[in-house]
Amino acid sequence: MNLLTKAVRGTQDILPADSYKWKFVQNIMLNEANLYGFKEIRTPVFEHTELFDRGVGDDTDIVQKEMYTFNDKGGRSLTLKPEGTVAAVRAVLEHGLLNDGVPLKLTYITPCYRYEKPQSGRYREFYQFGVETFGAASPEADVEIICLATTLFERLGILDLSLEINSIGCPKCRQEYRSALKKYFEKYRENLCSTCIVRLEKNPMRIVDCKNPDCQKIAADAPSIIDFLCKDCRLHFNDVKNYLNGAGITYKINPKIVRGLDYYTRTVFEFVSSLDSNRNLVCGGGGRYDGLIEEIGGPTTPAVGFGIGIERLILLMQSQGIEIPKPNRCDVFIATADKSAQAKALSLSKILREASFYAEFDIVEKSLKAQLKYANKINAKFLLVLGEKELAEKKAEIKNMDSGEKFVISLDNNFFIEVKNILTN
RNA sequence: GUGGGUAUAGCUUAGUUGGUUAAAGCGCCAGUUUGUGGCACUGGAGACCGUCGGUUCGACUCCGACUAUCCACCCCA
Repeated sequence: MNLLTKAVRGTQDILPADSYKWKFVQNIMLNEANLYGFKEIRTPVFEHTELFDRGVGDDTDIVQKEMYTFNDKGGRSLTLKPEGTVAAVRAVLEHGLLNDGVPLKLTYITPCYRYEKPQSGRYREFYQFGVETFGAASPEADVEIICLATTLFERLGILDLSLEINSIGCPKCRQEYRSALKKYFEKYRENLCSTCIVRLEKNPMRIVDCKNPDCQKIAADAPSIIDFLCKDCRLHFNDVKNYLNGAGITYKINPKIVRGLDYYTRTVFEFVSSLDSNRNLVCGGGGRYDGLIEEIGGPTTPAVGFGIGIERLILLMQSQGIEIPKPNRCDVFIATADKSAQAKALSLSKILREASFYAEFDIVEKSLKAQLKYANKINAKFLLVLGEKELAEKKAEIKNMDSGEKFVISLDNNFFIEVKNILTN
Protein backbone atom coordinates (compact mmCIF):
# COMPACT_ATOMS: atom_id res chain seq x y z
CA MET A 1 0.00 0.00 0.00
CA ASN A 2 1.10 3.49 -0.84
CA LEU A 3 2.59 5.51 1.97
CA LEU A 4 0.26 8.34 0.99
CA THR A 5 -2.71 6.34 2.19
CA LYS A 6 -1.06 4.69 5.12
CA ALA A 7 -1.15 5.77 8.75
CA VAL A 8 2.25 6.15 10.36
CA ARG A 9 3.65 3.04 12.04
CA GLY A 10 2.37 2.65 15.57
CA THR A 11 -0.56 4.99 15.06
CA GLN A 12 -4.14 4.03 14.44
CA ASP A 13 -7.37 5.52 13.22
CA ILE A 14 -10.36 5.25 15.48
CA LEU A 15 -13.12 4.56 12.98
CA PRO A 16 -16.84 5.24 13.46
CA ALA A 17 -17.33 1.55 14.26
CA ASP A 18 -15.19 2.02 17.37
CA SER A 19 -15.20 5.69 18.24
CA TYR A 20 -18.31 5.39 20.37
CA LYS A 21 -16.41 3.03 22.65
CA TRP A 22 -13.76 5.65 23.20
CA LYS A 23 -16.34 8.27 23.93
CA PHE A 24 -18.03 5.98 26.43
CA VAL A 25 -14.81 5.16 28.27
CA GLN A 26 -13.56 8.73 28.28
CA ASN A 27 -16.85 10.04 29.62
CA ILE A 28 -16.78 7.57 32.49
CA MET A 29 -13.21 8.50 33.31
CA LEU A 30 -13.78 12.21 33.37
CA ASN A 31 -17.05 11.87 35.26
CA GLU A 32 -15.48 9.63 37.86
CA ALA A 33 -12.59 12.04 38.33
CA ASN A 34 -15.09 14.84 38.78
CA LEU A 35 -16.82 12.93 41.54
CA TYR A 36 -13.52 13.02 43.39
CA GLY A 37 -13.03 16.70 42.74
CA PHE A 38 -10.52 16.51 39.92
CA LYS A 39 -10.82 19.27 37.32
CA GLU A 40 -9.79 18.82 33.74
CA ILE A 41 -6.61 20.43 32.44
CA ARG A 42 -5.46 20.45 28.83
CA THR A 43 -1.85 20.96 27.91
CA PRO A 44 -0.12 21.11 24.50
CA VAL A 45 1.06 17.94 22.77
CA PHE A 46 4.63 19.20 22.69
CA GLU A 47 6.86 20.83 25.28
CA HIS A 48 10.45 21.96 25.55
CA THR A 49 12.66 18.91 25.49
CA GLU A 50 14.43 19.97 28.68
CA LEU A 51 11.21 19.54 30.60
CA PHE A 52 11.20 15.81 30.02
CA ASP A 53 14.96 15.44 30.44
CA ARG A 54 14.58 16.94 33.88
CA GLY A 55 11.15 15.69 34.82
CA VAL A 56 11.05 12.14 33.53
CA GLY A 57 14.75 11.57 34.14
CA ASP A 58 17.82 11.62 31.95
CA ASP A 59 18.69 7.98 32.24
CA THR A 60 15.23 6.48 31.80
CA ASP A 61 14.48 4.47 28.68
CA ILE A 62 11.84 6.96 27.74
CA VAL A 63 14.19 9.91 27.57
CA GLN A 64 17.13 7.99 26.23
CA LYS A 65 15.54 6.32 23.26
CA GLU A 66 11.83 6.77 22.98
CA MET A 67 11.11 10.46 22.62
CA TYR A 68 9.87 12.17 19.49
CA THR A 69 12.21 15.14 19.57
CA PHE A 70 12.57 17.70 16.80
CA ASN A 71 13.67 21.26 16.21
CA ASP A 72 11.08 23.78 15.17
CA LYS A 73 11.82 26.54 12.69
CA GLY A 74 12.85 28.83 15.49
CA GLY A 75 15.57 26.40 16.51
CA ARG A 76 13.82 25.23 19.69
CA SER A 77 14.17 21.61 20.67
CA LEU A 78 10.66 20.30 21.23
CA THR A 79 9.37 16.90 22.23
CA LEU A 80 5.98 15.27 21.88
CA LYS A 81 4.74 14.35 25.35
CA PRO A 82 5.84 10.83 26.27
CA GLU A 83 3.55 10.92 29.34
CA GLY A 84 1.12 13.29 30.97
CA THR A 85 2.33 14.12 34.44
CA VAL A 86 5.31 16.32 33.69
CA ALA A 87 3.38 18.58 31.33
CA ALA A 88 0.66 19.01 33.93
CA VAL A 89 3.26 19.97 36.51
CA ARG A 90 4.75 22.53 34.13
CA ALA A 91 1.35 24.12 33.60
CA VAL A 92 0.70 24.18 37.34
CA LEU A 93 3.95 26.02 37.95
CA GLU A 94 3.65 28.35 35.00
CA HIS A 95 0.23 29.57 36.07
CA GLY A 96 0.85 29.51 39.79
CA LEU A 97 -2.08 27.17 40.33
CA LEU A 98 -0.69 26.16 43.70
CA ASN A 99 -1.19 29.73 44.93
CA ASP A 100 -4.94 29.13 44.93
CA GLY A 101 -4.46 26.76 47.83
CA VAL A 102 -4.13 23.02 48.17
CA PRO A 103 -5.07 20.40 47.38
CA LEU A 104 -4.98 20.99 43.67
CA LYS A 105 -6.58 18.10 41.84
CA LEU A 106 -6.27 17.76 38.09
CA THR A 107 -7.36 15.23 35.49
CA TYR A 108 -6.72 14.90 31.77
CA ILE A 109 -6.94 12.71 28.73
CA THR A 110 -4.05 13.34 26.41
CA PRO A 111 -2.24 11.70 23.52
CA CYS A 112 1.30 10.59 24.33
CA TYR A 113 4.10 9.58 22.00
CA ARG A 114 6.87 7.07 22.41
CA TYR A 115 9.10 5.64 19.72
CA GLU A 116 8.77 1.98 20.58
CA LYS A 117 8.20 -1.15 18.59
CA PRO A 118 4.44 -1.47 18.34
CA GLN A 119 2.71 -4.58 19.59
CA SER A 120 -0.55 -5.54 21.19
CA GLY A 121 -1.68 -2.72 23.47
CA ARG A 122 1.34 -0.66 22.64
CA TYR A 123 1.34 2.14 20.15
CA ARG A 124 3.60 5.04 19.26
CA GLU A 125 0.67 7.35 19.76
CA PHE A 126 -1.48 6.37 22.69
CA TYR A 127 -4.00 8.05 24.91
CA GLN A 128 -3.49 8.39 28.58
CA PHE A 129 -6.04 9.23 31.22
CA GLY A 130 -4.45 10.71 34.31
CA VAL A 131 -5.24 12.25 37.68
CA GLU A 132 -2.82 14.25 39.79
CA THR A 133 -3.16 15.56 43.33
CA PHE A 134 -0.78 18.36 44.33
CA GLY A 135 -0.02 19.61 47.81
CA ALA A 136 -1.22 16.59 49.77
CA ALA A 137 1.51 14.59 51.49
CA SER A 138 -0.90 12.39 53.41
CA PRO A 139 -1.42 8.68 52.81
CA GLU A 140 -5.11 9.52 52.43
CA ALA A 141 -4.26 11.27 49.19
CA ASP A 142 -2.57 8.11 47.88
CA VAL A 143 -5.51 5.98 48.84
CA GLU A 144 -8.03 8.42 47.40
CA ILE A 145 -6.39 8.00 44.02
CA ILE A 146 -6.21 4.22 44.29
CA CYS A 147 -9.88 4.28 45.27
CA LEU A 148 -10.69 6.34 42.22
CA ALA A 149 -8.90 3.84 40.03
CA THR A 150 -10.67 0.83 41.49
CA THR A 151 -14.14 2.33 41.23
CA LEU A 152 -13.35 3.41 37.71
CA PHE A 153 -12.43 -0.13 36.69
CA GLU A 154 -15.55 -1.42 38.41
CA ARG A 155 -17.73 1.08 36.59
CA LEU A 156 -16.25 -0.06 33.31
CA GLY A 157 -17.03 -3.65 34.21
CA ILE A 158 -13.42 -4.83 34.30
CA LEU A 159 -13.00 -7.75 36.63
CA ASP A 160 -9.67 -9.45 36.82
CA LEU A 161 -7.40 -6.56 37.71
CA SER A 162 -5.21 -6.91 40.71
CA LEU A 163 -3.68 -4.05 42.60
CA GLU A 164 -0.04 -4.32 43.53
CA ILE A 165 1.61 -1.77 45.77
CA ASN A 166 5.01 -1.00 47.08
CA SER A 167 6.91 1.81 48.70
CA ILE A 168 10.20 2.90 47.24
CA GLY A 169 10.85 5.34 50.05
CA CYS A 170 12.29 8.81 49.93
CA PRO A 171 15.69 9.74 48.49
CA LYS A 172 17.20 9.26 51.94
CA CYS A 173 16.17 5.68 52.58
CA ARG A 174 16.62 4.82 48.96
CA GLN A 175 20.26 5.75 49.10
CA GLU A 176 20.86 3.28 51.87
CA TYR A 177 18.91 0.65 50.05
CA ARG A 178 20.85 1.28 46.92
CA SER A 179 24.20 0.72 48.52
CA ALA A 180 22.91 -2.39 50.22
CA LEU A 181 21.71 -3.72 46.89
CA LYS A 182 24.97 -2.87 45.25
CA LYS A 183 26.82 -4.75 47.91
CA TYR A 184 24.53 -7.73 47.50
CA PHE A 185 24.60 -7.94 43.71
CA GLU A 186 28.33 -7.30 43.56
CA LYS A 187 28.81 -10.81 44.88
CA TYR A 188 26.99 -12.25 41.88
CA ARG A 189 28.36 -9.84 39.32
CA GLU A 190 29.46 -12.44 36.77
CA ASN A 191 26.07 -14.19 36.85
CA LEU A 192 24.06 -11.09 36.03
CA CYS A 193 22.88 -10.28 32.52
CA SER A 194 24.73 -7.60 30.60
CA THR A 195 22.17 -4.86 31.16
CA CYS A 196 22.12 -5.59 34.85
CA ILE A 197 25.87 -5.20 35.07
CA VAL A 198 25.36 -1.68 33.76
CA ARG A 199 22.48 -1.23 36.18
CA LEU A 200 24.73 -2.24 39.02
CA GLU A 201 26.50 1.08 38.72
CA LYS A 202 23.71 3.35 37.56
CA ASN A 203 20.55 2.04 39.13
CA PRO A 204 20.80 -1.23 41.05
CA MET A 205 17.10 -1.04 41.94
CA ARG A 206 16.23 -2.00 38.41
CA ILE A 207 18.01 -5.33 38.76
CA VAL A 208 15.28 -6.31 41.17
CA ASP A 209 12.64 -6.37 38.44
CA CYS A 210 14.85 -7.71 35.67
CA LYS A 211 13.02 -10.47 33.77
CA ASN A 212 16.13 -12.50 33.04
CA PRO A 213 15.69 -15.81 34.88
CA ASP A 214 19.26 -15.82 36.20
CA CYS A 215 18.92 -12.30 37.53
CA GLN A 216 15.55 -13.19 39.02
CA LYS A 217 17.07 -16.08 40.86
CA ILE A 218 19.74 -13.85 42.30
CA ALA A 219 17.27 -11.08 43.06
CA ALA A 220 14.98 -13.43 44.94
CA ASP A 221 17.14 -13.16 48.03
CA ALA A 222 18.14 -9.56 47.55
CA PRO A 223 17.35 -7.12 50.35
CA SER A 224 13.87 -5.66 50.14
CA ILE A 225 13.27 -1.93 49.99
CA ILE A 226 10.66 -2.29 52.67
CA ASP A 227 13.33 -3.17 55.23
CA PHE A 228 15.19 0.01 54.44
CA LEU A 229 12.35 2.51 54.71
CA CYS A 230 13.04 5.31 57.13
CA LYS A 231 10.62 5.83 59.97
CA ASP A 232 8.46 8.40 58.17
CA CYS A 233 8.27 6.39 54.98
CA ARG A 234 7.42 3.26 56.92
CA LEU A 235 4.62 5.00 58.76
CA HIS A 236 3.30 6.42 55.54
CA PHE A 237 3.28 3.00 53.90
CA ASN A 238 1.59 1.44 56.92
CA ASP A 239 -1.11 4.07 56.81
CA VAL A 240 -1.67 3.47 53.12
CA LYS A 241 -2.14 -0.23 53.79
CA ASN A 242 -4.46 0.43 56.72
CA TYR A 243 -6.61 2.81 54.74
CA LEU A 244 -6.80 0.35 51.87
CA ASN A 245 -7.86 -2.38 54.28
CA GLY A 246 -10.43 -0.04 55.76
CA ALA A 247 -11.79 0.74 52.33
CA GLY A 248 -12.06 -2.94 51.53
CA ILE A 249 -9.63 -2.70 48.64
CA THR A 250 -7.63 -5.86 48.15
CA TYR A 251 -4.00 -5.53 47.18
CA LYS A 252 -0.79 -7.41 47.04
CA ILE A 253 2.52 -6.03 48.18
CA ASN A 254 5.01 -6.43 45.40
CA PRO A 255 8.46 -5.26 46.46
CA LYS A 256 9.59 -5.54 42.87
CA ILE A 257 7.57 -2.61 41.62
CA VAL A 258 10.08 0.11 40.98
CA ARG A 259 8.41 1.95 38.11
CA GLY A 260 10.33 3.23 35.19
CA LEU A 261 10.20 6.94 35.73
CA ASP A 262 12.66 8.65 38.01
CA TYR A 263 10.25 10.89 39.78
CA TYR A 264 8.46 8.40 41.98
CA THR A 265 8.82 8.36 45.78
CA ARG A 266 7.15 6.36 48.53
CA THR A 267 3.91 4.77 47.34
CA VAL A 268 3.96 3.18 43.91
CA PHE A 269 1.26 0.93 42.49
CA GLU A 270 0.16 -0.91 39.39
CA PHE A 271 -2.98 -2.56 38.15
CA VAL A 272 -2.06 -5.78 36.42
CA SER A 273 -4.29 -7.98 34.33
CA SER A 274 -3.75 -11.59 33.40
CA LEU A 275 -5.04 -10.96 29.92
CA ASP A 276 -5.21 -13.92 27.56
CA SER A 277 -2.86 -16.64 28.73
CA ASN A 278 0.23 -15.69 30.64
CA ARG A 279 0.54 -12.16 29.50
CA ASN A 280 0.70 -9.52 32.12
CA LEU A 281 -0.39 -6.15 30.96
CA VAL A 282 0.19 -3.12 33.10
CA CYS A 283 -3.13 -1.47 32.64
CA GLY A 284 -2.61 1.45 34.93
CA GLY A 285 0.10 2.70 37.16
CA GLY A 286 1.00 5.52 39.39
CA GLY A 287 2.38 6.67 42.63
CA ARG A 288 3.71 9.49 44.68
CA TYR A 289 6.26 11.92 43.30
CA ASP A 290 7.15 14.32 46.06
CA GLY A 291 10.37 15.47 44.45
CA LEU A 292 9.23 16.24 40.91
CA ILE A 293 7.88 19.73 41.35
CA GLU A 294 11.03 20.90 43.04
CA GLU A 295 13.08 19.16 40.39
CA ILE A 296 11.59 21.31 37.67
CA GLY A 297 11.94 24.54 39.57
CA GLY A 298 8.86 24.79 41.75
CA PRO A 299 8.42 24.94 45.51
CA THR A 300 8.74 21.71 47.48
CA THR A 301 5.32 20.19 46.94
CA PRO A 302 4.12 16.65 47.57
CA ALA A 303 2.14 15.06 44.77
CA VAL A 304 0.57 11.78 43.81
CA GLY A 305 -0.92 10.62 40.53
CA PHE A 306 -2.08 7.79 38.36
CA GLY A 307 -2.39 7.02 34.67
CA ILE A 308 -4.29 4.56 32.48
CA GLY A 309 -3.64 3.73 28.84
CA ILE A 310 -6.98 3.93 27.07
CA GLU A 311 -6.06 1.54 24.24
CA ARG A 312 -5.11 -1.13 26.74
CA LEU A 313 -8.24 -0.56 28.71
CA ILE A 314 -10.47 -0.97 25.67
CA LEU A 315 -8.49 -4.03 24.61
CA LEU A 316 -9.02 -5.48 28.04
CA MET A 317 -12.73 -4.73 27.97
CA GLN A 318 -13.04 -6.40 24.59
CA SER A 319 -11.16 -9.49 25.70
CA GLN A 320 -13.55 -9.77 28.63
CA GLY A 321 -16.54 -9.38 26.35
CA ILE A 322 -17.72 -6.27 28.13
CA GLU A 323 -20.46 -4.65 26.11
CA ILE A 324 -20.20 -0.96 25.49
CA PRO A 325 -23.57 0.70 24.85
CA LYS A 326 -24.16 1.39 21.18
CA PRO A 327 -24.71 4.98 20.12
CA ASN A 328 -28.26 6.25 19.78
CA ARG A 329 -30.41 4.94 16.96
CA CYS A 330 -31.85 7.23 14.34
CA ASP A 331 -35.30 8.30 15.54
CA VAL A 332 -36.83 9.09 12.17
CA PHE A 333 -35.77 8.59 8.60
CA ILE A 334 -37.73 10.75 6.19
CA ALA A 335 -37.92 9.15 2.75
CA THR A 336 -39.08 11.01 -0.33
CA ALA A 337 -40.98 9.41 -3.20
CA ASP A 338 -40.24 12.27 -5.57
CA LYS A 339 -38.02 15.23 -5.73
CA SER A 340 -40.77 17.74 -4.98
CA ALA A 341 -40.85 16.45 -1.41
CA GLN A 342 -37.19 17.08 -0.68
CA ALA A 343 -37.77 20.62 0.62
CA LYS A 344 -40.40 19.33 3.03
CA ALA A 345 -38.10 16.52 4.16
CA LEU A 346 -35.44 19.08 4.89
CA SER A 347 -37.71 21.35 6.87
CA LEU A 348 -39.26 18.52 8.88
CA SER A 349 -35.80 17.15 9.70
CA LYS A 350 -34.83 20.57 10.88
CA ILE A 351 -37.80 20.74 13.23
CA LEU A 352 -36.96 17.34 14.69
CA ARG A 353 -33.29 18.07 15.06
CA GLU A 354 -33.94 21.39 16.75
CA ALA A 355 -35.89 19.42 19.31
CA SER A 356 -32.90 17.08 19.71
CA PHE A 357 -34.33 14.15 17.82
CA TYR A 358 -31.99 12.22 15.55
CA ALA A 359 -33.42 12.58 12.06
CA GLU A 360 -32.11 11.85 8.59
CA PHE A 361 -33.37 12.18 5.05
CA ASP A 362 -32.00 11.27 1.65
CA ILE A 363 -29.19 13.49 0.41
CA VAL A 364 -27.83 11.36 -2.39
CA GLU A 365 -30.96 11.09 -4.53
CA LYS A 366 -31.50 7.41 -4.03
CA SER A 367 -34.60 5.64 -5.28
CA LEU A 368 -37.37 5.27 -2.72
CA LYS A 369 -36.60 1.60 -2.34
CA ALA A 370 -32.92 2.33 -1.75
CA GLN A 371 -33.88 4.95 0.83
CA LEU A 372 -35.91 2.38 2.73
CA LYS A 373 -33.01 -0.04 2.68
CA TYR A 374 -30.81 2.70 3.96
CA ALA A 375 -33.26 3.49 6.76
CA ASN A 376 -33.14 -0.16 7.67
CA LYS A 377 -29.36 -0.25 7.53
CA ILE A 378 -28.95 2.67 9.91
CA ASN A 379 -31.48 0.96 12.16
CA ALA A 380 -33.92 3.86 12.17
CA LYS A 381 -36.76 3.55 14.65
CA PHE A 382 -39.35 5.26 12.47
CA LEU A 383 -39.87 5.81 8.78
CA LEU A 384 -41.80 8.70 7.28
CA VAL A 385 -42.54 8.69 3.54
CA LEU A 386 -43.30 11.92 1.73
CA GLY A 387 -44.56 12.33 -1.84
CA GLU A 388 -46.90 14.44 -3.93
CA LYS A 389 -49.95 12.83 -2.34
CA GLU A 390 -48.78 13.55 1.19
CA LEU A 391 -47.88 17.12 0.37
CA ALA A 392 -51.30 17.68 -1.16
CA GLU A 393 -53.22 16.09 1.70
CA LYS A 394 -50.86 17.41 4.39
CA LYS A 395 -50.90 13.97 5.94
CA ALA A 396 -48.37 11.14 5.92
CA GLU A 397 -47.78 7.69 7.31
CA ILE A 398 -45.08 7.14 9.87
CA LYS A 399 -44.06 3.54 10.39
CA ASN A 400 -42.44 1.87 13.34
CA MET A 401 -39.61 -0.05 11.69
CA ASP A 402 -39.45 -2.64 14.45
CA SER A 403 -43.13 -3.53 14.76
CA GLY A 404 -44.34 -2.48 11.33
CA GLU A 405 -47.10 -0.46 13.00
CA LYS A 406 -48.22 2.62 11.04
CA PHE A 407 -49.67 5.92 12.19
CA VAL A 408 -51.09 8.80 10.21
CA ILE A 409 -49.76 12.19 11.18
CA SER A 410 -50.37 15.65 9.82
CA LEU A 411 -47.68 17.64 8.08
CA ASP A 412 -48.98 21.04 9.09
CA ASN A 413 -48.54 22.89 12.37
CA ASN A 414 -49.41 19.82 14.42
CA PHE A 415 -46.58 17.79 12.92
CA PHE A 416 -44.15 18.11 15.79
CA ILE A 417 -46.65 17.42 18.56
CA GLU A 418 -47.99 14.35 16.83
CA VAL A 419 -44.56 12.98 15.95
CA LYS A 420 -43.25 13.64 19.39
CA ASN A 421 -46.13 11.66 20.88
CA ILE A 422 -45.33 8.70 18.71
CA LEU A 423 -41.56 8.88 19.24
CA THR A 424 -41.84 9.11 23.00
CA ASN A 425 -44.72 6.62 23.20
C1' G B 1 17.33 -2.73 20.35
C1' U B 2 16.54 -8.70 20.00
C1' G B 3 13.61 -12.90 18.14
C1' G B 4 9.39 -15.27 15.42
C1' G B 5 4.98 -15.17 12.08
C1' U B 6 2.21 -12.93 8.02
C1' A B 7 1.45 -9.98 3.32
C1' U B 8 -4.41 -12.32 -2.47
C1' A B 9 -11.01 -7.38 -3.73
C1' G B 10 -13.49 -2.53 1.57
C1' C B 11 -13.46 -6.98 5.38
C1' U B 12 -12.48 -12.48 6.41
C1' U B 13 -10.22 -15.99 3.67
C1' A B 14 -9.41 -20.15 -0.58
C1' G B 15 -5.87 -20.85 -4.45
C1' U B 16 -4.31 -27.86 -5.47
C1' U B 17 3.37 -30.69 -7.01
C1' G B 18 4.83 -23.23 -10.52
C1' G B 19 0.71 -23.50 -16.37
C1' U B 20 -3.47 -19.75 -19.74
C1' U B 21 -10.04 -15.46 -18.07
C1' A B 22 -7.15 -15.40 -9.57
C1' A B 23 -12.14 -17.94 -6.34
C1' A B 24 -15.81 -17.63 -2.16
C1' G B 25 -18.49 -15.46 1.94
C1' C B 26 -19.63 -10.74 4.08
C1' G B 27 -20.15 -5.69 2.62
C1' C B 28 -21.40 -2.28 -1.57
C1' C B 29 -24.68 -1.24 -6.10
C1' A B 30 -28.90 -2.77 -9.06
C1' G B 31 -33.12 -5.85 -10.30
C1' U B 32 -37.22 -9.70 -8.96
C1' U B 33 -43.54 -4.97 -12.95
C1' U B 34 -45.21 0.47 -11.02
C1' G B 35 -44.69 4.56 -3.70
C1' U B 36 -42.85 1.00 2.07
C1' G B 37 -37.15 -1.87 4.60
C1' G B 38 -35.46 -6.63 6.83
C1' C B 39 -35.72 -12.60 4.17
C1' A B 40 -34.86 -15.16 -0.43
C1' C B 41 -33.31 -15.28 -5.54
C1' U B 42 -30.64 -13.02 -9.86
C1' G B 43 -27.05 -9.86 -11.75
C1' G B 44 -23.07 -6.03 -11.32
C1' A B 45 -18.85 -3.19 -9.72
C1' G B 46 -14.41 -4.17 -7.09
C1' A B 47 -7.51 -7.30 -6.79
C1' C B 48 -1.95 -5.49 -11.92
C1' C B 49 -2.02 -11.35 -5.71
C1' G B 50 2.85 -5.54 -0.51
C1' U B 51 7.41 -3.51 -3.51
C1' C B 52 11.81 -4.49 -6.28
C1' G B 53 14.99 -8.11 -8.18
C1' G B 54 16.24 -13.35 -9.29
C1' U B 55 15.29 -18.70 -10.96
C1' U B 56 12.05 -20.52 -15.13
C1' C B 57 9.50 -21.23 -21.68
C1' G B 58 6.02 -19.60 -17.82
C1' A B 59 5.58 -17.17 -10.79
C1' C B 60 0.03 -15.45 -6.54
C1' U B 61 2.78 -20.09 -6.00
C1' C B 62 10.14 -21.08 -5.55
C1' C B 63 14.62 -17.81 -3.82
C1' G B 64 16.59 -12.92 -2.06
C1' A B 65 16.20 -7.99 -0.44
C1' C B 66 13.17 -4.13 1.09
C1' U B 67 8.68 -2.26 3.21
C1' A B 68 4.43 -2.90 6.02
C1' U B 69 1.88 -5.54 9.70
C1' C B 70 1.09 -8.89 13.88
C1' C B 71 3.22 -11.38 18.13
C1' A B 72 6.88 -12.10 22.00
C1' C B 73 11.30 -10.10 24.77
C1' C B 74 13.19 -5.41 26.70
C1' C B 75 10.44 -1.37 28.67
C1' C B 76 6.01 0.67 29.70
C1' A B 77 0.34 3.16 29.47
